Amino acid sequence: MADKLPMTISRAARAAGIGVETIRFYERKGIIEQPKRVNGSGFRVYPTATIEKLQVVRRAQALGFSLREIRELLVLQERVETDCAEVRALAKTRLAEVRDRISRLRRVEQALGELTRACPGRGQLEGCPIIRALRTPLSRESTKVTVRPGRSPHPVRQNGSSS
Amino acid sequence: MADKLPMTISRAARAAGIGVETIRFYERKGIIEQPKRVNGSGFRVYPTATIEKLQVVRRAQALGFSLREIRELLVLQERVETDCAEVRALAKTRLAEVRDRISRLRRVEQALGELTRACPGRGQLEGCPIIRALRTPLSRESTKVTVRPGRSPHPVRQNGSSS
DNA sequence: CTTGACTCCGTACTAAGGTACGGCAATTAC
DNA sequence: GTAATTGCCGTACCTTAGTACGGAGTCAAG
Repeated sequence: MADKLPMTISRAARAAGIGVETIRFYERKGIIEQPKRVNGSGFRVYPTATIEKLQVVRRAQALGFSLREIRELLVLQERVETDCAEVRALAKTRLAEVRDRISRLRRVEQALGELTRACPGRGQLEGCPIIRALRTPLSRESTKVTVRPGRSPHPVRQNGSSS
Repeated sequence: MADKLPMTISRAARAAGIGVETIRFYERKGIIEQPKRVNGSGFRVYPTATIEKLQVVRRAQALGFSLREIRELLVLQERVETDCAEVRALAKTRLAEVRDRISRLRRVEQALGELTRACPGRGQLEGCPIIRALRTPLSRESTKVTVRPGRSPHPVRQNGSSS
């Protein structure tokens, strides 16, 4: 009978869909605990619980949690007396940060979109709105790039900046 | 009359709104050229053109460009024979990446939002949809999290979004 | 002339999340 | 029984965009 092969580090890695080195890294970071070393050889042998944790790490990463947060999450998730509220608080914080990043990216998208739309795609640089934007001081509205409403199909040189 | 003070590194830094060390860093990275060393002392003295480049760096960063891209942009921006198309191509690439990041973040926001909404905010972990999601294998739909049918007031949307 | 601000240089360090290497021991496969 | 795989460990390296440090030289003002 094939004696159930030990859950060594490479099998654990395959089971969790990550790399061997990554598991060692997580151990160093305290994300997962050091497993027992069996076989008298010092080889790590992982219990099912740790494999499950590794999978939780992956899923939590997909939700945007950092390893630091995931470490907390894993602690909460193990403790029986943990209240749902603690977990929810972490998720809400994460959600707020995700939303913040989205809105900042949207502002960038907006500016970049306007500029590329305004750019004729050929011709001299002086007429390029993108280059013009880069040469023009930012207004206090951070990334707001004034493409000037009265858009003209022709190069508008109001900015006679020469280098 | 005050003989125009030399544009030393700290004045350049102030003019561009960045740090002295950052300018040295940009020089090492080839973002800006090494200025002439005047005064017989080895002190850097910057021409106006370099100061303007530093400002371009800041504006381009606000549009999400990486330093690598900015280096290209600065080269293009200096060359007289550069066609608008080259600049536009860079901007479009950047825009595409920004949009990609936004849509991935939106998927995360969606999943996280559903989970926090479904979470009662108190009570045992076993009932917490967030914890349940973390313990449940991801479907091939990446972060789509099944909010367990049966207890929800409304039917679970099996699928709803993009990508 | 002294003080204080500024500048020089190379190198090291930060954050996050890993990845890679080298040399040697243990185990597994054939 | 030998070869190939896997395991161990510490450390170094990767990316990006800087920031910090220490000791020495230089410059401008009072």
